[in-house]
Amino acid sequence: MTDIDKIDRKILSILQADGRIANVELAERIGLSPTSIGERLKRLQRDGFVEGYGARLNPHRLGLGLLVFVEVMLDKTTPDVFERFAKAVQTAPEVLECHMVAGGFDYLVKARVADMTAYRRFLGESLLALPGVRETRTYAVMEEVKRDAPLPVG
Amino acid sequence: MTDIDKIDRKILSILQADGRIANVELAERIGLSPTSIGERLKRLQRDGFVEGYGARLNPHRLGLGLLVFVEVMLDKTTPDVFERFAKAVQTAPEVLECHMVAGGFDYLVKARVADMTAYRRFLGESLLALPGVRETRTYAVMEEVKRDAPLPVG
DNA sequence: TTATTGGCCGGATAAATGACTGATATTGAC
DNA sequence: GTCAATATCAGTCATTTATCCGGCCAATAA
Repeated sequence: MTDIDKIDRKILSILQADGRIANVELAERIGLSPTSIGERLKRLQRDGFVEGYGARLNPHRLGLGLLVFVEVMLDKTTPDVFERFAKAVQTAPEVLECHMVAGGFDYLVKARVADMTAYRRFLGESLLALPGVRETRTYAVMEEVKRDAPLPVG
Repeated sequence: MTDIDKIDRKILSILQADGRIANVELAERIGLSPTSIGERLKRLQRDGFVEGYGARLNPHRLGLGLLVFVEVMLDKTTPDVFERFAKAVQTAPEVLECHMVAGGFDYLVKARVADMTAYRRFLGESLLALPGVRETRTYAVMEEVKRDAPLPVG
């Protein structure tokens, strides 16, 4: 149920890189029969190791050339600021990730927008418009050194 | 070559959520024939909108329970510190993302490890071992509010 | 008008898939 | 060593899928 062997890890590793690989090819790359691989993959999906499959899109090609990270500090006066902020973040399409962190600020937001103009609009109309947001610090990404790396399963 | 219409965006949107969807189902969800969808998708891949497909894995299930962000400041004394750091980051499996940012520090690193013990090892043996690393600030994620959101293609 | 281009469609073929079967290791407990 | 449980394998078969091909239609340009 929760244990996973070397072959499973290999399956996951290959599937991370190519989620659309055919079962037969996956099988012969690993050196087992397609039946076994199919059963293993089914189990991996049932047990929650594989949550789904998705296409990797090129953000720049889609006009989302600017990646920004925003540190957000909240007013801890009202008790439900955290919930309300978390909820609002879910609906904002620009926000790709949002994490509550321990340290100097409360939330770290990762967002993608077209350019600086779009970012200023997003900041003003989405982030700062939220109640309880006391302060934000923006870091614009100049160069994406490493992006979308696979999880280390091996 | 570079233009993209509403149907294309719909294709990309669906494929982001389910990268393994069959062409026929994709076609009937959109309302076109499988042939057309196939041709469009082929074009989208050829023109670089779709870079690939991948399985979405559950990091917690794989024993990677701790997500951390690390702000890294470099010594700008040697001219090639940036290149060397960027290169080293590529080979570190714990590092999922690394971005050069404008602002108070130089690099923002996103990494996944098993726990705090593993993180301390990673910090000491990987990050701080790199020449030119002057200072780091670590932010451990307490709660992942939003994770792996799709790019806003619509 | 005529030709051309691009997008869409439907048919046909070859491949892959999923679901089953039964046989054969391999493993671990007793 | 024996036994049961598990995993793998090969094989079959119906179904689904991807892809190629030719033809259709509308918009555009000559």
